[in-house]
Amino acid sequence: MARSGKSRPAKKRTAKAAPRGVSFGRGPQTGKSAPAPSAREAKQAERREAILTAALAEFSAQGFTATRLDDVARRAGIAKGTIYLYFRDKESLFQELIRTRLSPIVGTIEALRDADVPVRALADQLVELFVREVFGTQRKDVIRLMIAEGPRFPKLAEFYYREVLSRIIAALRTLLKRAHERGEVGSDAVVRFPQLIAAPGLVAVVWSGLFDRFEPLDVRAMMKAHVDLLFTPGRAA
Amino acid sequence: MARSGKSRPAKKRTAKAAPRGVSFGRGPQTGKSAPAPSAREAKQAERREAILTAALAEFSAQGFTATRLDDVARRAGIAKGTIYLYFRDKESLFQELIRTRLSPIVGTIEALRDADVPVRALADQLVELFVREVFGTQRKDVIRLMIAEGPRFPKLAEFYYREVLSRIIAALRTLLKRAHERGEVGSDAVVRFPQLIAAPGLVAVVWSGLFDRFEPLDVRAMMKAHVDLLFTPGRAA
Amino acid sequence: MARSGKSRPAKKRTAKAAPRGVSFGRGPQTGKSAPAPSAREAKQAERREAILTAALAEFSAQGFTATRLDDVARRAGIAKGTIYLYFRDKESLFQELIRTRLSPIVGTIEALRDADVPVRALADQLVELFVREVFGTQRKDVIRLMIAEGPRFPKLAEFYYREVLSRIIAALRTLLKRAHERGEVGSDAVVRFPQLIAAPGLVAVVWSGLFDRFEPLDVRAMMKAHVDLLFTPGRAA
Amino acid sequence: MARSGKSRPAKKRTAKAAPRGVSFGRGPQTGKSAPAPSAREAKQAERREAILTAALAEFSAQGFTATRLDDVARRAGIAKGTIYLYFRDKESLFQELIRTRLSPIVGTIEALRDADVPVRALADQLVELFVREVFGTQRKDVIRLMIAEGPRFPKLAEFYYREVLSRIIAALRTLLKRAHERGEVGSDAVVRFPQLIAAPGLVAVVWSGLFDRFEPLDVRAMMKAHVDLLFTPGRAA
DNA sequence: GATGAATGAGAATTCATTCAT
DNA sequence: AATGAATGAATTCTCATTCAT
Repeated sequence: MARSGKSRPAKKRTAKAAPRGVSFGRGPQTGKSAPAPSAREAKQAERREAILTAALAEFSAQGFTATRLDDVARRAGIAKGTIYLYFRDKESLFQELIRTRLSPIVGTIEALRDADVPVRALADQLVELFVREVFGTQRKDVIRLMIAEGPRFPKLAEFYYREVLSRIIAALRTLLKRAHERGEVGSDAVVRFPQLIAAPGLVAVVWSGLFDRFEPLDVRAMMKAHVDLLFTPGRAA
Repeated sequence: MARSGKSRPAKKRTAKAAPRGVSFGRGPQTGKSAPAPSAREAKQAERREAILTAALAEFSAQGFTATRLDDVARRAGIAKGTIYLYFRDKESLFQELIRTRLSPIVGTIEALRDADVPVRALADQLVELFVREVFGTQRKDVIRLMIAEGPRFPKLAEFYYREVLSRIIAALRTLLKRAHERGEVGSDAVVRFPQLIAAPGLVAVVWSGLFDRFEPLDVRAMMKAHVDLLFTPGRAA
Repeated sequence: MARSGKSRPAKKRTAKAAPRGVSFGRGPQTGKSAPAPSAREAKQAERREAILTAALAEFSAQGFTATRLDDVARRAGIAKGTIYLYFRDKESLFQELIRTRLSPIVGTIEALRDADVPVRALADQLVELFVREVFGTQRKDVIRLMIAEGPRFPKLAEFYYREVLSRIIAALRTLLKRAHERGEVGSDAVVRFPQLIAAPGLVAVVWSGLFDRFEPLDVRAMMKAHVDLLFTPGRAA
Repeated sequence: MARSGKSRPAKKRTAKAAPRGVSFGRGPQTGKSAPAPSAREAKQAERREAILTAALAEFSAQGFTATRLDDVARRAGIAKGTIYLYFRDKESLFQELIRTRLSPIVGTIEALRDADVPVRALADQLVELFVREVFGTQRKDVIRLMIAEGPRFPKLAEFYYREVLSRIIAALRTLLKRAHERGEVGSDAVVRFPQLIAAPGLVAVVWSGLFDRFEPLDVRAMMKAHVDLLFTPGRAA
């Protein structure tokens, strides 16, 4: 099959001015009486959302380049051309997808950081949070997408690092440092490498995408086991 | 052919299955001294290898679909058509790439399993093995490719699971069970989820591909720290 | 995919079977007055027709394999891709071409069969029909195409035999049998081999395609002469 | 499928000097003792013949453009490159094929012309000749090839007309004129259109290639019936 | 705003032809 | 001479993007 070169991130064709976010409010309209603007707004937001959801499904299954906007449109129940009313081009759609689907989680984690409870309890909450809000949702697919397409979208990787990862890591580090100082964790390993906290989550995401049909993985149990390891207060020698 | 070989209704191409070794010798040759078959053979193997290496670089940077065989050819220093003398099509090239690059590591790990040394020492060796033989090489890229493209190549994911992952996991489980029985590991967590051993490796691969330029990661140190965590015999209470 | 549609492992294209008529009407439309569906429909039919006509010209001049769809498109005054909106692929285009161009003639011949006039008069009409409706039109080229490409499109040859030839032959046989019984033809040769009636037509088609520039052939005269031969009531001995 | 443009008759690539006929005799050879030149000559002629035969089979089945020289070579039991030692290029091979396979028949027909026997007897001989020497042999395929590819090889059509057809027609005309003058044929139709004699032969060739599997045709019987028609001296009134 | 037909650049794949061995 | 690996032009088919309706 011939894959159109249009999907290669480098070359642009025209890049006319086009909506980034939805451009609500459009000044004086045609002669028709203004039809309840907020209704229209709502409909637009809904449609935009439908496109993003459809896009995630397709991108996640096919990858960026192999995804056809035709399929996205069909899945979203709209015409192909309509996508271009909401997104400048395929790449914009992709990037906004990643952006809108990832950011929300950060706030939650930063909130956890500031709670003053035993870290072990927090860790358990983190596991639940991950299982419920990431692993059990489309976010899992976004992460896999990020891994798959990151190298070709450095800007996106940067955005992801800056807006998501670095903040999560910073929050974790703060949290873990406190825990270590309080003696709640027996080693400074996780303070130096907070990534280790996330490692099983990564395993879960990757495994679920690739190998679950061969050998199902009890993600929650695995993550709990890992937390146990990290926070083991040590056995009596 | 698309094409597609569509325009040639009658016959299917023979598709002589991309020669692996070359079948020399075709009955009585000319009077000349035997034309050093191994020389030609070597050249072919070399060329095949060059294509695979170039392909890995491109696939790894662009993903399967976005990679142009033209670029692979250019990088390998050959003509576009030559690729087709060695591989049936783009997908075959991709699959053989994964296959040939991944399998070799398995043997090594299974060998480790049978060594009768303290598990802790083995773990350290595993870390070194990973850093040297995977993280420091193209294999790292193969793993990322596998993650990125796996969902679209179920056969490949299956092959990878069957030939690589399941065997590694089985070997680890044997190893860790022994260790647990000997009291070398304080929890059965890693026995139940040997994946946890590999988790930091996965983090390393993903991180290096996406975020290293923002925040370098000392992979060896991270993995050692993780091993420390897993094998900590417990602090004195 | 050419495509081979090889690089997209998962899904098969839907291949919406090259719209013949167009399915208009998609639920409640905008407030505008119904957008003259027949206008769009007509335009589509026209375009489809233009492609077929251009294709016949090219296929007829170059043969199936040597014809470039690019040339067909150029001749039809459309873009290359547009062909694929109307026909699945090159082969479909070719087959539909043959189909649509050949069938119409059959009805006419079957109508002749049922007329109750002297066979000799019918034969004359047949000659006129052939000269006017076949030899003087694109159908001549379709026949030549059929001869040239038939061996490589057995399905098409079968269709042609079933839908066209066998029916014409059956009609002729009925006709000729009646004539023979009435003593209008002196020999049962043409009853046993109705193909003989068509033979000069075949000569005409082939000759016109290959040798007319060297030695023009008066096709009507030749066919009339042949009819004379067949229906000669015999000379008085 | 992508069909190479090299096969389009128009554009040439390089056209270096190359053998047209087989170039026997090659002056002083290498140091080796001359190995019985006529033996080599024979081997060469044999090989050339093998290529032509293989080429006819392929061209006849696939048509000129769709035939791959690879297949011709395989069928002839030689390497692809070897073809170029005997023929300048694909087109030369095709043209020589037509030439060498058609010419021989002409002499035979011209010989018939000069025989002084009743035309009716000659006609019967002609039928036998056709059935045996054309219809029963590869020549049948050559004729179909000529019909199929003629429009794209005007030179070849001209050659065929000049060397074959026009001579056959002239011979027939002479013959038939004599017959008509002697009262052996009742009408001057075949004198004016000697093509009519050949018409059933054409039918036979085309039918056998396309429709024989649906409805076998007794070619000899058909041709005899046709001859009967042409030479019927008339029924007693 | 929405639509979806049309466009045309682009990529996979094929194969005639060359040429080193 | 013979071979068959290598080449790269040419062709089919796809799909992001535009635009008339």
